Amino acid sequence: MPEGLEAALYASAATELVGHQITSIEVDDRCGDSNVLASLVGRHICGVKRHGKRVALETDGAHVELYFAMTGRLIVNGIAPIAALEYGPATERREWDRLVMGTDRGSLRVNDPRRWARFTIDPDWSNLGIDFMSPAQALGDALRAQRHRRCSIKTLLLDQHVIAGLGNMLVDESLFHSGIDPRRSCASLGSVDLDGLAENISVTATELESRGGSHTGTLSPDLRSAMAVCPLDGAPLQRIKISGRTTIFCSQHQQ
DNA sequence: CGGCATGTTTCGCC
DNA sequence: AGGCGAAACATGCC
Repeated sequence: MPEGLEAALYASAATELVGHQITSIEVDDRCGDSNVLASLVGRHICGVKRHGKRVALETDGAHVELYFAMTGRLIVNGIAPIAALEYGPATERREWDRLVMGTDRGSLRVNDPRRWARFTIDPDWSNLGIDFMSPAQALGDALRAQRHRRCSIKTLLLDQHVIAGLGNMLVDESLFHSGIDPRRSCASLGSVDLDGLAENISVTATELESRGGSHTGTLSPDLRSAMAVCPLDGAPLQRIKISGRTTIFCSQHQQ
């Protein structure tokens, strides 16, 4: 998905439908139970909530989670808050619509070529960690509480049970600005390091949000795909896999 | 054609 | 028991 920043944009766009009555729902059977979702017809959308990468429409009946996986996009009243996802297809086909919801005064659809989107009634978010847009101090608390973990710091940051909403690009970007090697073990980082990292996550999230999304960082998709040099110090950028995810970092200033 | 992609869940192995 | 990495999921693009 869309990382947390993109989910925030989706949630913001969806608020346009608050107060509207749902009149129809069509869903790809692999992405959601059409019989269950049909129970939403006639309900009024009374709010939108987001936690991490998860977005849900609140109604006067059930709540529906819209989960976008890697390539899901939300289109509200024909307008997409994100025109085209990085690493997603350049074009859009209606056959990729996995959910189409009509209301009395507008519509919403989720378009996902890869078909990993999921639509769930009354989702349980209780296992998610604190939201990535929480105050830096709270993020620091969450990280420091996990110092016993044996995994790398990057793996920890990607764990949605610890901090919800951080994705691969935002994690790389935050570690880049923190000067921390993504391979370092959690235990090797002290409280000061973790609080500094938390602060960098906050600043980076705010900065990338204002610039338009997770792909607008210093480690842009172009830099990620090319074997480039570090824009800060000119040292070669490293490209490795951590927990199965492509990881870009500077061989010099990230230690 | 092979490999890779802003992600989560499941499986098997310590 | 619990945590970790790899595989699975499904599809488009370079």
